[in-house]
Amino acid sequence: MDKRRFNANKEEAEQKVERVTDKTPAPARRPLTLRDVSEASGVSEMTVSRVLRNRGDVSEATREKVLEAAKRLGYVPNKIAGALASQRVNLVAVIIPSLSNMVFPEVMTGISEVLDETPLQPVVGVTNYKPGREEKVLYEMLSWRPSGVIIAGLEHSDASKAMLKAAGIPVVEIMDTDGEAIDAVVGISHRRAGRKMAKAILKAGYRRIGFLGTKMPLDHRARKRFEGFTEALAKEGVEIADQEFYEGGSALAKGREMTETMLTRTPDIDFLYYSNDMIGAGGLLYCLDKGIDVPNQVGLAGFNGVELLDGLPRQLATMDACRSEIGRAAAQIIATRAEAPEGEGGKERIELTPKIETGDTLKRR
Amino acid sequence: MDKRRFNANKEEAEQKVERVTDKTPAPARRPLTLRDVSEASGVSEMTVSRVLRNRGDVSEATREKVLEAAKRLGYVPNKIAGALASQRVNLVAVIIPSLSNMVFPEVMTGISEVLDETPLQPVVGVTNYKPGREEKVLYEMLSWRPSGVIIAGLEHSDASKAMLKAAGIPVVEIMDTDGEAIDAVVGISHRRAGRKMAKAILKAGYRRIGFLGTKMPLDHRARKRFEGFTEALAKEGVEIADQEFYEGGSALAKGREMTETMLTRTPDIDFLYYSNDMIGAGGLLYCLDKGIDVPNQVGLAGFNGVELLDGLPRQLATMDACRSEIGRAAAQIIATRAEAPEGEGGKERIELTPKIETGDTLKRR
DNA sequence: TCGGTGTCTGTTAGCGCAAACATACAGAAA
DNA sequence: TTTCTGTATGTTTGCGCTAACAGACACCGA
Repeated sequence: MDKRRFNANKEEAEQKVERVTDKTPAPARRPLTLRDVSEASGVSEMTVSRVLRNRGDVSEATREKVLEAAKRLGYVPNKIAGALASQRVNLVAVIIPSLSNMVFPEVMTGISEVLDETPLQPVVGVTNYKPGREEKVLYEMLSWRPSGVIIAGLEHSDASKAMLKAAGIPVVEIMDTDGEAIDAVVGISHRRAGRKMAKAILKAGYRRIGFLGTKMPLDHRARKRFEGFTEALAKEGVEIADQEFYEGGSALAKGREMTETMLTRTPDIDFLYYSNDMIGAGGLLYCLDKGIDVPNQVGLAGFNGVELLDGLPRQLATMDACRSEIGRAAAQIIATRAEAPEGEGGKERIELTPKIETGDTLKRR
Repeated sequence: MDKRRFNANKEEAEQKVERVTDKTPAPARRPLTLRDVSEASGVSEMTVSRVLRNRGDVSEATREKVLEAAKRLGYVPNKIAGALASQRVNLVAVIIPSLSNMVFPEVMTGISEVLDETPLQPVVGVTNYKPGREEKVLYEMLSWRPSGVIIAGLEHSDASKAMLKAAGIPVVEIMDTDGEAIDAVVGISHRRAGRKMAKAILKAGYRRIGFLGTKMPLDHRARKRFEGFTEALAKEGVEIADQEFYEGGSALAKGREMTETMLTRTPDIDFLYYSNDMIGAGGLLYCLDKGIDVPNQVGLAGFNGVELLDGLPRQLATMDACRSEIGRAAAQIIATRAEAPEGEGGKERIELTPKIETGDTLKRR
């Protein structure tokens, strides 16, 4: 009333009336609670709760009465209250760096496949490869008291690690196994993957090898692949002949550009190793455009094994990162531990082995 | 004591001792609560709560004491309890059909950009284009009592619509404006987009036009584009010369296959309209492989304007679907209404206008 | 001196639900 | 008959937090 009067001092008295009548028809309904359903069906709240959760014995007659009332009212249980009362929150926090590069959506698919069979539900948080954001996202997630955390990578800020340890819930670090885990790990060794590819390239007879990738201060997995790669080359007395890094933009286009740059700058290059398939595909398209003989004049390889590659004019050599398997295995660990008697199991470590797919861009011998 | 005694009657007395000592070293810590912080800092729970939420007046000295204690203990507030007590849940449910096709991640980016400036947080649910799953995901989401819902498309089951209406929270349907909205809408008219492309193609002089797309009983937006497309052609007395649909698999590869199929079956085709850029790109690669003169012998066009296209040998003609703008606008509506005095605003309707990007695969005149 | 006016801190109650513990009652067993 | 089952329902309590209100205290001017 008081506020209204205030406004009325101005010029819009009539208009206001309009607006008010305009609002009145709105339902303005207080959100439904168990009590509403209980009253509508003539049983206690507890019985309604039992029916809706399918727990405990309830006679068929009551069950039907309750379900009918719930449906008629359009009641949706309040999980906030339920979770607080039962001390169980069936959420799994999934923290990943990005959704836009094809790899994490596939991990998510694997996770969902497994969790769909359980009462657990994934909730995604995206960090954009920034440790600061990771910390914030993690904090937000943990404040919902999830049943478990699946988080990409082994590198986290001290604060993040502390939170994960203190949370007292299963934590699965995924994608990477090169490093020390907080709890469980599922992934591949990127260092080993880099080495493996290096060996395959050398074995195929290439010697003037260029590397093209992301600027990777924060992409630890790409860095580890690079390290493993150069290390294995060094063991055979080979050094990277040239390298080129990019940031942002369309990966396919960047792959093209970088390839052009490198082949111009170092014309005797005979192999291009790309840190992901997208830029690899760009490079491949560039080479084909220019009439470069792939794989004889120049060989190419990428990383990830993304589905996209199937549609390219040639099959790019790559290495499957086992994305959906990783998702499935991680989800499985969380699901198992969530059911376990408490403090059960622990520190699982699953290292998957990526396989080279030779495709058409790596000479066979 | 009593229970112990019970078990002791059996044979495992000594083992039990072992097990107990085995468990004892485990932290077995009860999750931290406000009370723990309150005791550690010597103030009331309420004061701790005020400090952690930056609300109300607290002296600098107490504030520091509390923050120190909270950090030292590693306390993370329990949002479940907070939300229940305050009746405010700063979550926005975002319900989309898929994450793996480049379009929704970009919408998500737009949403996040806007929500990052607010206390709101997006939570994603994926339906895989299945109405049944949409219903389930929606129910799950609503049971967390979010502050708003952003949901793709205008077609929902009756149950879903009922839930959305009954929820009493802002609902923004995104991507599509061809149909009746529950509350607010942000999107483009796909029917109009189809018509626009048809007109452009006809104007460029093409007449034997093929359509390639997804099997679309459930992809309503693709269907609407198709309808608009054929309708505009019909107006000029042109009929679709051939059509081909796919399901699943690598879109790029499918684009290739379908293009081959169609050009073989109907060799006099002079234009291929693809329902998305990915299959369009596959078609383009196929044509270039076969030495087909693009755009003179055959013209091509896709839909979406995905970044990927930048790296192709030719620029595929396409139409930008305004994905991140849609995300931003939708999030803005939710954010504004979440702050509004209640029942404020409503039924916003934002129709964006996609622009044709002619690229290199549509003759210019 | 007395309130008055802030500033800071504490107390009480309850959000909506589920765990744990009653209670009621029918039928079976003794 | 009584007692013992078990099934079906209800009651009480509290999850961890915040809104709303209620002190306590210092400081000001009259």
